[in-house]
Amino acid sequence: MRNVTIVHVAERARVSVKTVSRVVNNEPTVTPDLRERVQAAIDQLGYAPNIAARRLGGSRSFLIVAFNDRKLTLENWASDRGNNWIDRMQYGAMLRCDVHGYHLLCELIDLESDQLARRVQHVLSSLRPDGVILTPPNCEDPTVLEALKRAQVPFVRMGSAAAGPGARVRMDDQAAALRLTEHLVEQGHRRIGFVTGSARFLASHAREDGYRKALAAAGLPVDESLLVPGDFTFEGGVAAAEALLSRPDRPTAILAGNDETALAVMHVARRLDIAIPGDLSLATFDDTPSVRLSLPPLTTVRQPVAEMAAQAVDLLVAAAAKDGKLSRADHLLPFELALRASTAPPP
Amino acid sequence: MRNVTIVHVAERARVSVKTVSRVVNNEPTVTPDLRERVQAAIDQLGYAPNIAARRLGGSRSFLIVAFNDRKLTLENWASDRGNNWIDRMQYGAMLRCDVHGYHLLCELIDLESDQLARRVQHVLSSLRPDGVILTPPNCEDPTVLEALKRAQVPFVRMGSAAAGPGARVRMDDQAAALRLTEHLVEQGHRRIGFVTGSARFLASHAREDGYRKALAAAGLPVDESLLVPGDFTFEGGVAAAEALLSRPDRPTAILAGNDETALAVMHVARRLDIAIPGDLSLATFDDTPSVRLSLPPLTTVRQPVAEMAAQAVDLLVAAAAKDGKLSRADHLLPFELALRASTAPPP
DNA sequence: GTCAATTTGTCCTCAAGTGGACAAATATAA
DNA sequence: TTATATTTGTCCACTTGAGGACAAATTGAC
Repeated sequence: MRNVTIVHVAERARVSVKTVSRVVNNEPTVTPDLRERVQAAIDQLGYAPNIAARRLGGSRSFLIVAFNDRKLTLENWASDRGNNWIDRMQYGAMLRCDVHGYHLLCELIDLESDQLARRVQHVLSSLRPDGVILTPPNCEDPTVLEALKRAQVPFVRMGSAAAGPGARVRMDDQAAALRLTEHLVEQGHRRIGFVTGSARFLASHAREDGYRKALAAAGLPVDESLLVPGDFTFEGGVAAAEALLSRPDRPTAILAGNDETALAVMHVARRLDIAIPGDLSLATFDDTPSVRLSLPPLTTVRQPVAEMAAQAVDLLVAAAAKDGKLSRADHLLPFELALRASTAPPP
Repeated sequence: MRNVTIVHVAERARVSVKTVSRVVNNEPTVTPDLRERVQAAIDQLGYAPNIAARRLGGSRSFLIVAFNDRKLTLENWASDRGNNWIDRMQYGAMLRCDVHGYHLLCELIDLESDQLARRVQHVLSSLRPDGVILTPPNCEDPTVLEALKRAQVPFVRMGSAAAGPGARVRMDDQAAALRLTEHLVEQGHRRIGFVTGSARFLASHAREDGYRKALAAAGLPVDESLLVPGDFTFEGGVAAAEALLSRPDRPTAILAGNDETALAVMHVARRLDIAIPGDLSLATFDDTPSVRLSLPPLTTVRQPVAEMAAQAVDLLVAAAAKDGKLSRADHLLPFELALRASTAPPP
């Protein structure tokens, strides 16, 4: 492939390079007539502006970075959560990047590394992205936030319940937990266990708040012993479920901190010969494929992860197109309650 | 952050810009003494070469693109396989990219779009990556392969059983299926069903070959009616499992085309009150988290996806560092048999 | 037809490096 | 000491576009 540059397009459309640039960058002062001629030349030649050159000369890089928190060795892979949260995030982000002519770069960071700040700074100064998307738990990490602030890169924190720098895009975790708990209460449950999420994730606390609020609103007391800490892993869920389900006055319903935890609860329930939803109702958060396909399918709150990521990209692109400044807004996206067979009135 | 450029490093280390460049690019003709001084300056200033400038001036872009085949709309998300194959691929690739100072760009393509060739070409000419990683099923797509060839970008096809252009990194699917079938035969199974994978994936055919070979080696006839087509989806798996398990002379063991299919088989077995492994043994491919955590955990072949991706990156980086040419080699990585509770002697 | 407004072109600088030719400085060997 | 090899520096061209200043051409209004 011989390189097709802006000059070739200009020659073909018999206009100046400047005009082609104006068309490519959507500047308003081009007549539809010319614009069309230029576009035709672009299409015919299959021209795409060289992103490196655009970055170097202009003020934008057309790159957005998403940091993923993982250990930086292959061995640690197995311990990584097999969730598809990140996957969904990437998907939503890529879709919008594509629309805007942007590209998504996924970069690994290890929050526990002592090189963390250096790593973030290195990535930013090497790539000079127009924006960064942070996902839990790195959207709460002070080192990361500080590094981003110093680099003056606009960033969006996805799914973070905490106020702080940068824009936020999230669902209302508290409201979601509240709705889910309400649903269980409506079905007649009075003893509702809650395997909380990892304390590292602020969403866990918000969900717990929603749970408490719903009980309070229904005039039900909160039995603290029914709140068992989980950590978003299967193993943690198993331990928590065992604690809840082996007691004589076991709950008639359990709210799991996330899908992984819910699967663990199912696992333990099956072992203990506790039928779902016959003996125990189960509800959870996230709506990953596995809980749609489990037996029975689980009642969950669908977190609009891809949509959140899409909006994050929109915000960053808009900021880059303007002055590179991103307002500190908090964007709440609606969640969806998926009522499935795992919740039913208590026995 | 004021931009730290190569000039600043040069001043600080009191050497020429050229020397800094030599150090950064690991050219051999620099004395350890100087190299160290320059490195110190780099560290102190937190300098990272601007990737856009490097790309523009030099012959490398330090970018590797991974194409993901998905529909380009948010709505289609749900139908996307929730597998973590892509996730694992990305992880392995990112790890190695990091080591080499490279960056991984994930780009969406839609194999069914009539804009496919244009899309691929656009991405390539805009980013000018040093290499491309193709995963199934796009590593067999003639349009994609043609576009890559025309762009003269080195690429690695991961997990493809088909010979063809570009380098290949994969596991031996046929051998894996053979070992798995052997295992079942050793346990005493004679009637072994096989829910084949999607015909779009060549690995499916290789696995079928392995299955046949193992039976032949054991002197067992192949009952063609025990080979039921699946398509790697849960729904397809359910249909196939129903066909296999509802017949009076149902198999005593089933080999599932992938984990998703295996979960579907479990689902149907449970509904039909067929105990695993008591009444039915079940083995599968991929070893995703869900089959490790299922009840019982499933016997699988662990595909070294992350390792394959890591090697793909190594190959591409090496090619870029040399002359940008990638040999057409076929790299086979060892798989791992995970024998778990889902396989046992027949009743 | 003149004036004003808008569109298009010209021309130049700049981004931050690479890469090559070759000279200068330094080290090593004979 | 001289000749030779190696390291380091100098200098310049080159990459591909953005962006700004300003002139030229075109269009529209009156």
